Amino acid sequence: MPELPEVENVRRGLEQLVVGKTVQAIEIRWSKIISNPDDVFVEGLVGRQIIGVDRRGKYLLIRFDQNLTVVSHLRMEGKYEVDDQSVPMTKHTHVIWTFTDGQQLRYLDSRKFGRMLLIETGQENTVSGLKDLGVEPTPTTFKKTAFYQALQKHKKAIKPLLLDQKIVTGLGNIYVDETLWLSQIHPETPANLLTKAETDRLHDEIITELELATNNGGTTVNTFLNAAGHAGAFQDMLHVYGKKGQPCDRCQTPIEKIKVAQRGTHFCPRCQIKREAVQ
DNA sequence: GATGTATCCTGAATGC
DNA sequence: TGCATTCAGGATACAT
Repeated sequence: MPELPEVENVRRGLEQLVVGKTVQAIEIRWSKIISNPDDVFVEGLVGRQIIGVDRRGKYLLIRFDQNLTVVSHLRMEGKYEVDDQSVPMTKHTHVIWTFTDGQQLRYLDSRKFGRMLLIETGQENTVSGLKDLGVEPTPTTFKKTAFYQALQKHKKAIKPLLLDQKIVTGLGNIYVDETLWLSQIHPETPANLLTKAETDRLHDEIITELELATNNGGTTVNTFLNAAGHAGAFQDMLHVYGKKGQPCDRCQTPIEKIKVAQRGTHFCPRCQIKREAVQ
């Protein structure tokens, strides 16, 4: 599933492959992917030139001339491919952008969870999901004290709090499990019970882990590929995600898998001790 | 406002 | 072998 490192790698791929191209036609095969009416999306973009590809959290922002932006979220299985028109269309291709040079940008999504929305550039803060995003997990934007203060306001478990993108953006199920293991914090720990030292360590691990994953091309679990068709290499560096029953890299205790906020959650029962809320 | 849960969707894994 | 069921999960809408 694409998280920040994967989306950043998709962004870099698209930047190389589609910037400068002009849209000649768009075919929408599954309307639910597009949040606008189909005709608004198609008529708004035909004739437009792609001038850049940005990213905010897990959202791709494909910039067009005449002040237009397509906000694209890949959700679980979304991926982009750039192919020549002669390449046969594969299953699960839902949106096809044909450029004036004959190439196509194809959006594939086996679960049809991904979404795209055409907006005016600069209106990003009106888009639900985008407008409430927390800070990017970089040293310049993600600060220890603010992180600690934000966590102190919440009694709910740290894992779903990190997943909801409002405090810090970019983490998904894989990297939440990984950073909590690295920080030796149980995923069900109430956020306001974490000490300053624990949140400082978690803060550092989030920055380090996402940077490391990004530089390794992201994590390939099942089907993620970047726009150039390259698989990530980071899945070989995971410690707990998908490691149920395997020995913990730190203490050799078998990794356990539980459900936290409806999400499969991997942790070491010895390194990550559960703490209950004080009544 | 904060928190919890059902929903979307389909392929893979599992059970019988 | 083949069919039925369960599981996976990001973001959102809705319920409490």
